[in-house]
Amino acid sequence: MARRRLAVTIKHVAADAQVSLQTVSRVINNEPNVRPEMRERVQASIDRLGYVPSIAAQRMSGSRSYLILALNDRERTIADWRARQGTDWVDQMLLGGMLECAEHGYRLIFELVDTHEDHLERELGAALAALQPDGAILTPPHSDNQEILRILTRHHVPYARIGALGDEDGHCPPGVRVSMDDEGAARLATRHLLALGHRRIGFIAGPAEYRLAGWRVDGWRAEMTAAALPCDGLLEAGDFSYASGARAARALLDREAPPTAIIASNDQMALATIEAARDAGLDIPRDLSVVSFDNTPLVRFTTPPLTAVDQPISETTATAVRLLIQAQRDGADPAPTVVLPMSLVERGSTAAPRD
Amino acid sequence: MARRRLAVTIKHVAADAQVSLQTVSRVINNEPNVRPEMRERVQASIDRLGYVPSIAAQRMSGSRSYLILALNDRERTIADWRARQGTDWVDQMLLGGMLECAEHGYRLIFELVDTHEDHLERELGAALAALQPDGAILTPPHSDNQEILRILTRHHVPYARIGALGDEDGHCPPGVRVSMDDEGAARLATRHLLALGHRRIGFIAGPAEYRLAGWRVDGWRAEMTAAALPCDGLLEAGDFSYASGARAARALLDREAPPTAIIASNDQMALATIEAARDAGLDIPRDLSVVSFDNTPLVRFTTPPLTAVDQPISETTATAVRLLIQAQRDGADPAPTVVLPMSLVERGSTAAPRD
DNA sequence: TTGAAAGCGCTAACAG
DNA sequence: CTGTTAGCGCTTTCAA
Repeated sequence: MARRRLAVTIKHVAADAQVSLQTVSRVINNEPNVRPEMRERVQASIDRLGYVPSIAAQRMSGSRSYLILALNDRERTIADWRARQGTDWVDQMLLGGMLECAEHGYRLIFELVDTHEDHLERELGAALAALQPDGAILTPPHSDNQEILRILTRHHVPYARIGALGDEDGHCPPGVRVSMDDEGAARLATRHLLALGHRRIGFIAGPAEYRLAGWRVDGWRAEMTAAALPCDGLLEAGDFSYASGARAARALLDREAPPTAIIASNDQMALATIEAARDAGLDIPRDLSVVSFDNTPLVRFTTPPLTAVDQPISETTATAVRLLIQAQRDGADPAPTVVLPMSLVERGSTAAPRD
Repeated sequence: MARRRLAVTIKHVAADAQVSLQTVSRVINNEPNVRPEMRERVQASIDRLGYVPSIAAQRMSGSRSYLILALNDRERTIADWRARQGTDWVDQMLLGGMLECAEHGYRLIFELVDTHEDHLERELGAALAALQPDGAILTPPHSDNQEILRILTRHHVPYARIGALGDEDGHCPPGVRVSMDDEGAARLATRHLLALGHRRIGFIAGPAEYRLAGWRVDGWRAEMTAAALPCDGLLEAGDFSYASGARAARALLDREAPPTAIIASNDQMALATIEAARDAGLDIPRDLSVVSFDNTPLVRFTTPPLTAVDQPISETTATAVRLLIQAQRDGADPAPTVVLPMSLVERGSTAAPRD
């Protein structure tokens, strides 16, 4: 392979500016102890020659790799991709994470992690050793996976966890935590339905594996309790799949006093709820209001369009990236916690109850 | 930053296996001239120590970077993400490209390129200099952007172009070309409608900037001509946006002899066509059949669901990656051309014409 | 404030 | 077949 004869290296810049390599390095990295005139002269050479430092070389000499790893659940991500159901989680992650990275001269590398295999240590370890990223972003359910945290810790890779709050086991440093306000969002959705006049509001929870699933239940329960309404017989759990949503919805609708509104913890389960209601001869929203907890693209195309909680996924990822980079650069607090608000998008699937 | 005391390097392996660095290197890279027993001994040490070569170091010493860049149009990609209309192009690209990369020990890095700015040279050049990728994948409309090709060529980065066929200007090496059979797909869609009994089949083309737009028109025209049907007044062009699709659809429907079926070159324009037809009091598919040229998730949720051409995006990207890696590894033909077949998914938006 | 020297982990080129 | 040497481009010592 003909190696780039044209590659501009730090040497060329040094020669051009008539300074030492070290001075050029200092300018590149914005370090102090360079006279302004020197800095200018070097910068001029850099610009003229179109010099860009090689990340590999920077990493080699013990500096940063300017790489951030985004770790997602392998099975779920691939399943979502294959299913083509419009889940745009990855897109939104990239939108937020990648653009924020670019802003700081970093790159985001997507990596799928399989926790079911016993290769976890080997696979993730290999990725870390090969790439030597400056940080990692964990999405649920990996955010709470202690083994992943341990491996990252062992490799000295700082991490930001999305959707993880508190309750660490103390063996790993806490790291950056960025969460969407799941409980608040559930309250928002519940209040919206209460305001419409609903009193029996059912809730279809997500799997316990996802801690945010519990927070959402908490929010719903809190608002119901605050309104002096009982929650008994109004809670069912699914696993985020359509089938589980259908099961849960049927269970709720078969009750003696069925709910007049149902909050589902994600889109697939909300769609299943709509279908189940139709099968039961119910009209939406006349006989049953439905709120979803995702706001993926397709909810605007269903009939009726779904009222849904909107998750600020891109902002969340962007925040995670920013905090990770800041912590590394400025030695800022390496373990801040940020909670981002969610909003409710009202569409046609919610209305006042009939009775 | 506490440098990884635990980092296992080639030295440790060499010491452990009692061989030279070079021998370890040979084993890592599967090079010949190593006795089986040596190879085994070294491999044992590698496994025991959990050694993984540092990509940065490999790149530094003139070997590969194991990085492949996926170049997408910045403006369009971000717009799609923000619009959240369920375009899953990026997901499908990742699904195919990333998994294929992983298969070979490579990583895919997503990069957005802005051709509108005059920074093109600087921005893309910087990415190439910083990352020194082993290859790049170009998606439309960049696949035909001669300046991008020139920059890649200058940096000695081999590329694979998706949706680009022939007609190079000869200044750049041809590179890998992987296309979906756009013309064939247009023929497929046209034949489907002809078989249903349609004779006036309208076509809404994409912007000329995308060469595939022209191929699709060619396929439609070829089948119409083969069926001895005129194309006059049945062709309109849009720019892939909803608004442009609405305009084109209205123009077609306002004709003296309006088409009984319309093929739109993408989903947004197909949705706009449906809307325009509704506004004109037409029922779909009774009064007008509609075929889309994307098969994004949302077409299954419209009423009626859209008959659509399915693009094998993930296979295309996977193929591009595979060819790129093969060419580099085996010194295989660096400029193969592959055309992947597309299929038609029949749904509720097409039926026999009324008249 | 600047520069010189050493070395990061790996591979290419050359010996043996 | 195996080992030695040099060097990739950059940053970290440390010295001036």
